[in-house]
Amino acid sequence: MKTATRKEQIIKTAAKLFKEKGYAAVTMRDIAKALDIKAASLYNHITSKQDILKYVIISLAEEFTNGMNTIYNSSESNIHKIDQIISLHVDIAYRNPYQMASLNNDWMHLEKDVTYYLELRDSYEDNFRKIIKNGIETGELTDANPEVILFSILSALRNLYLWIPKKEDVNPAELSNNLSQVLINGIINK
Amino acid sequence: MKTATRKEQIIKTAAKLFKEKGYAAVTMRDIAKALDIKAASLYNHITSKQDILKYVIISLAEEFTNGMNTIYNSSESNIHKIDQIISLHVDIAYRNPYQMASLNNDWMHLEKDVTYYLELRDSYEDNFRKIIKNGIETGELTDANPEVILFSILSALRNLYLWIPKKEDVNPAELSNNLSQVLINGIINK
DNA sequence: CAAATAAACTAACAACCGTTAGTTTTGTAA
DNA sequence: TTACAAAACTAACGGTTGTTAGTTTATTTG
Repeated sequence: MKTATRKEQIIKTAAKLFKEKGYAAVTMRDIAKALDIKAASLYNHITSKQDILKYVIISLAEEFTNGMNTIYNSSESNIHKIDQIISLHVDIAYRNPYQMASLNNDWMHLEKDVTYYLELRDSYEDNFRKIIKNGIETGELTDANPEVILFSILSALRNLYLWIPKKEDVNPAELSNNLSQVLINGIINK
Repeated sequence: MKTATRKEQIIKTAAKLFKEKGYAAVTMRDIAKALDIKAASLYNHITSKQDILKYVIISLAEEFTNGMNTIYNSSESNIHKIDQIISLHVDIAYRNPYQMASLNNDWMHLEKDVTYYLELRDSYEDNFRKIIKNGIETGELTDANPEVILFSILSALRNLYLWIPKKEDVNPAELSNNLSQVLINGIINK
């Protein structure tokens, strides 16, 4: 087990604070205080506040896009691909409960990198949309509005970070199964 | 049709900016500039920046809680109650696309009123949870994890504000129907 | 031990923040 | 036209922001 570098500690601490109050409301002095050092000392490890946000968000966004590409290019059924997307989100949210907040709520404060972030997000959503539309065409999925399907599933998955920390006892595999059941099979008892 | 007071214009303009960048990143000078006046002039109409946030969030939160109370206390089936909750969210999100962002993302910046906000939110969620649990007991709903059901539906509904502005052509009733179909019946073609 | 490097510190900066005080302009009613 | 109120303005305040410069302390390496 590699010990965390000081830079990694700073980023993790910052992400925790960003989740609580958002990027703009967290000051460099807040981050420093949480690490029991002075704000100026942070600059021995990072180049700017903006730099911290970039590290928090971009690595996560790339992980989602890479995971989606692998799933999209596999030769499984579309239903199974959706199952795998759910697992991807649960897994990443479990490992990065703080960063997920910034990914969802603070991406617009990425100054130089906001374009790259939006490219990653669009690519991700396009692949998901194609899986859903293909699933409807093959008859695997009901002929509902594909945008409503995409949006409903994606909203639930993107908000997992708000919910996972409350349930320390639930394990990721079980949560993935429960989510698949609800999101794919619905909740009505037929 | 009543013409909007200056205070209402300020709140609406502020909410629009809050949606784009979040409460903390929007300055009084930003709000004033969007209205083509000077920041100091805002104070002829509102008492503080905090006051604006309170007006944006609390009225909406009360509308949700009141709507939920009406639905909860009705004598319809639990499935029908869930349908009505979906319609409630679509209706409010349609009429308040900007304020919804602050309700979701900026409530923690309510200084004096954060406790009241959390009471409203907890009350809302508790009623929703009871409807779901009751639906499972009566056999209307499948015996899935009630927290997963609650969380999945609530996440989709709370994120409607991100999605509605893109779809000017969809009408609220149709969107409610599509959402009910997806969230209640699921997406698999049985 | 000596030298070099990493990582903390103090002090300060220019810019920006929410807000106030006091004044001027604008619109309306008598 | 005069009088009044509403709503804008200018100027400035004390505090906070991200960041830099220069220095000291702690740790690692030869």
